[in-house]
Amino acid sequence: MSNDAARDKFKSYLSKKGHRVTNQRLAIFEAAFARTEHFTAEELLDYARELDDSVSRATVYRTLPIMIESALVREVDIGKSLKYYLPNVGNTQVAQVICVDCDRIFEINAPFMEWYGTTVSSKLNLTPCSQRLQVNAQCDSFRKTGVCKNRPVKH
Amino acid sequence: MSNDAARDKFKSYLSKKGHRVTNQRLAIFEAAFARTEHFTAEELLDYARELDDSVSRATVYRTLPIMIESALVREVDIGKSLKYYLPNVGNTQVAQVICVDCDRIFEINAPFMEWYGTTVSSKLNLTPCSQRLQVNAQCDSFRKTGVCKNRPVKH
DNA sequence: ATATGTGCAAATCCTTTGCACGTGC
DNA sequence: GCACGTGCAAAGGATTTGCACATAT
Repeated sequence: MSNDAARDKFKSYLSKKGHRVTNQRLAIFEAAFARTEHFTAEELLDYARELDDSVSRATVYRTLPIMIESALVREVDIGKSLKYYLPNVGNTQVAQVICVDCDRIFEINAPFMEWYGTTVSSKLNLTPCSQRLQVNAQCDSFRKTGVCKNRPVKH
Repeated sequence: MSNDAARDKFKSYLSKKGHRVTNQRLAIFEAAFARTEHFTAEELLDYARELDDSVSRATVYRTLPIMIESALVREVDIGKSLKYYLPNVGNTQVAQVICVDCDRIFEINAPFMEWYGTTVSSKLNLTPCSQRLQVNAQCDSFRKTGVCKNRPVKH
């Protein structure tokens, strides 16, 4: 989905839900969709403020759920205190692989997941709505040297 | 593993790590191992206080990581603000199925998970250390009536 | 015109921490 | 005895919310 198409979808979704199309919401949307890596709410605030310095933290937190509901953004919880977000390019069959040293998140295709969720849920007479596979892993450099080359300077 | 064996393991682990065997730690251990369902830190505090009313919240939060390190307790993060815990009966090949309405957590066997983790990590040249499969699902009663029979009264 | 949205700062939630006192080894 | 553990209350970080003002429809 192109960014233009995504923006249209966002605007339609807002209207459909009786929400207004505000400059702040658009700036937050643009900021999110300019990203190719995972970002936090705080980072999104910074990015959005570069486009519109009137954007506040509160509005970022209020807009994120809307973008998630509309499936334009995906929330990725890796069990840390804060959550990560990513523009959703349509692929829900994904697993996250997280480097235990640098916290870098890799998204990879996991087409078997849907089948598995169904198998597992049917044992309990449940119907799956979503599923997530999270793999914590070490990269080679970390195994050999104890340091991950991707590790940020501060932590 | 019997509770007696687990208690012995806990005591040995404490000693081995140069930690002391205190009444509070033992009470927290007993409280955790009396449980068959998932519990939160706050619930564990309540349970432990029934055994030893000198137990404080701080000590619960300081003891949980020790029990997790020693693999006596498993931490289960389902993407809510708080974390859940469960006495570990030795099975690490488990997935969590969570009812989206009542937040009840079911643990089910997932013998394929290790293979998944390896498959997925090898694409990135990484070595998996741990993995987690989470399935969000609806129970039949929720699908039909919009209410899950397990749903707690307050939410 | 008015129902929604907004920024700000305070509040909330869960968890962690500093400190003076208590206690297992 | 003394290092380690403890309870308390205060601090912490991420997120949510109440309120008066602003603005999209």
